[in-house]
Amino acid sequence: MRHVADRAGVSYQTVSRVINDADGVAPATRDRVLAAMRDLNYRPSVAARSLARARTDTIGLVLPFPVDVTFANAHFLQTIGGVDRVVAENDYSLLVSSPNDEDPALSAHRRMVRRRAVDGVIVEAGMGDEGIELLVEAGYPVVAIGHVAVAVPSVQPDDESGAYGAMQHLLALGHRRIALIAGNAPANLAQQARLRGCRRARIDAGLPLDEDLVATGEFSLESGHEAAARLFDRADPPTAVLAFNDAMAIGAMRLLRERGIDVPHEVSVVGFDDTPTASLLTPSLTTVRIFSSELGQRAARTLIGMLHGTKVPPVPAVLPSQLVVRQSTAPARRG
Amino acid sequence: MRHVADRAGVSYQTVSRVINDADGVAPATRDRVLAAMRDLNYRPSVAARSLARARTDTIGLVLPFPVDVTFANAHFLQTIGGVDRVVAENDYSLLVSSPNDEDPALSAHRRMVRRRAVDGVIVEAGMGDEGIELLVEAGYPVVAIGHVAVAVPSVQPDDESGAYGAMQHLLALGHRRIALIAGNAPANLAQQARLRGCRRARIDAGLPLDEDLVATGEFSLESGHEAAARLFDRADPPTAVLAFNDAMAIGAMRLLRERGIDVPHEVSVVGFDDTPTASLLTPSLTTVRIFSSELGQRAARTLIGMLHGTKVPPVPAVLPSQLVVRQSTAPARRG
DNA sequence: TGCGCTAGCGTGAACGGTGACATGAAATCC
DNA sequence: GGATTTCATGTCACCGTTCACGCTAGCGCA
Repeated sequence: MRHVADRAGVSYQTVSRVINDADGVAPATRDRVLAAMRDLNYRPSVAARSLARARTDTIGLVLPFPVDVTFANAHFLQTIGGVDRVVAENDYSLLVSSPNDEDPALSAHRRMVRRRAVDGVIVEAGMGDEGIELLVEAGYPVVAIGHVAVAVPSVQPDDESGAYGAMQHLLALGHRRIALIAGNAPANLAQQARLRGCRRARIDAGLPLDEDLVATGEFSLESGHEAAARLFDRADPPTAVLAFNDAMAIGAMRLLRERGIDVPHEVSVVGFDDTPTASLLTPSLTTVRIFSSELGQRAARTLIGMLHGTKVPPVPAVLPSQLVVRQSTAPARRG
Repeated sequence: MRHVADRAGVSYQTVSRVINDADGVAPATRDRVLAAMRDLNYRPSVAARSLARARTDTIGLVLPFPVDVTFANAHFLQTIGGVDRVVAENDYSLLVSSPNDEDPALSAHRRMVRRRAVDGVIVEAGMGDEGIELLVEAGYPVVAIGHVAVAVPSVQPDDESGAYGAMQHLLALGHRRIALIAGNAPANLAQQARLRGCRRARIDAGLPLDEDLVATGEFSLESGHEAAARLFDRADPPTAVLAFNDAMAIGAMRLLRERGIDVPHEVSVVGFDDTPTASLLTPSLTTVRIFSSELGQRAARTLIGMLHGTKVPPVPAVLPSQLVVRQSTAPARRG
């Protein structure tokens, strides 16, 4: 195939030079080569190139869940959107690997390791760190998105102060009985950070965290609905709900509407993530914005930097989060 | 690297045989080789392998929009979920390419073509067929998901009879003034098929299609909301709405709720896609199920079949669609 | 005993590029 | 005007695998 190219032109290795537009090629020959390439509709083979150069210009992306469930989560959606954008800009390709049913925890990582087809890997945290260790052991540069315990560079939102701000906001509005709809994976570090933030805000206000007002869900709208049902079935229901993502907050709002409880005048609701729909609801949702897309972009940029030789210390880069106050929160009623 | 392996064992090409578990290897040697591979923590190089075998065991996926917007659409989400599953099952990798801002129509295809890194490509239809032609010219096996005019194998839902069924259902309930919330790309073939279905149902009932009751949106919840606003601002609002996807139907329902119009007793609403949320709404949404995930699975299986040498004629495989009647439709009021 | 067959393994040549170095011609220098 | 530098191009080895052979030893069989 290369032979064809230089038959059209004159030489051989020169073609390679042209392709990699190295200097030291006369404009005239370059043009001839380019023309020949076009005529023969020649495309270089990545396989051969990556064999010779020992790199693939491809970045792996390991998802925590199958594609359809991962992307059903607005936060992940935005994050990966950010990754995608940066990857494309820098002319890398994106190879995705998602877990299969048999071995949700590790199969995606394993598949990525087995075929040595990527230069580096971006991992969505959240399913334990074993898989990440696997990748690191296999010698891949790895950047994690989210909270990880392993020593790899990572980018993460400031969950703790996000939660702190949200809780503080509710406290400032006079709420005292504040329910949490948290995640159902206590080991999850993001979860822990958020709980820490909530706890700290309450301590700073001189109040303990009301442990039995902590319900859990699995980040879907439905689970938020169910969790809220449990909370509002109680004899002494909360006056405010802080959910650990927007979907669950929306689920809670739906339950409240069904029960005829007014948001925000009877109960305030706060979400987490600031997904696009949050602002479109009625009432629009007060929520903690965590800049998901930026998270992904930053991760991708970091990894690409590493591939270009930049040394990145294995510490998390923390992106600030920010409380967005909208209509779903209001002062607590007297009484 | 291979040298290391056979140093540990005894031979050289035998290692290759072991890796591809070809026969003609004594169990004893095989074990020794495997042990050596493990000891040296050896992983074969995809690059070299694909160079030698002239295939990459990777399937390309060309998305119509950037990752974050593509997957925000529940239909695409499910579809790609199906693709992902089958691809993983068959031990292929998935390389995704999405368009950039400068050249939305073709950049994703081009990028896929340029680097010759995949064995075949799955394309989501909907952004014109030029890109697909590009891929075909470059010699890739291509399977399209959705309606295409190019001569490549494709899988598509039966949009026409889906729409027919939905329209018929509304007509049977006694509705006459039935509004459509269609897409805003008249050239889109899926769109045309659905319109055809609607029109046919009305003709079969002896009624023409009411052209000025056709609003358009861009398949988001908000656009459905806006389209519905236009429809119900009219002096003679419709008694039923048929939206071309669930998101727009939900947007329409939201508008109706805001205006205090009861669904289904005053106005019936029908969606398209049967997304997971459709069944969770109150009232739950009557909608046309199009088996998105199956669509994706089928496409992936078809492509993999082609890669294994199966000849597939360049005709669409049509998956039946099916009307799911739930609570959002009711008989038209008298008068 | 001699022959052919087969199972098991090794050999050499691709696959399609890249990178280091060598070469030759033209341009520059003294 | 010869020596030296510079620019443009060619040569060669190698990246890590697979594939099509070829070789060898052991076995069965006449």
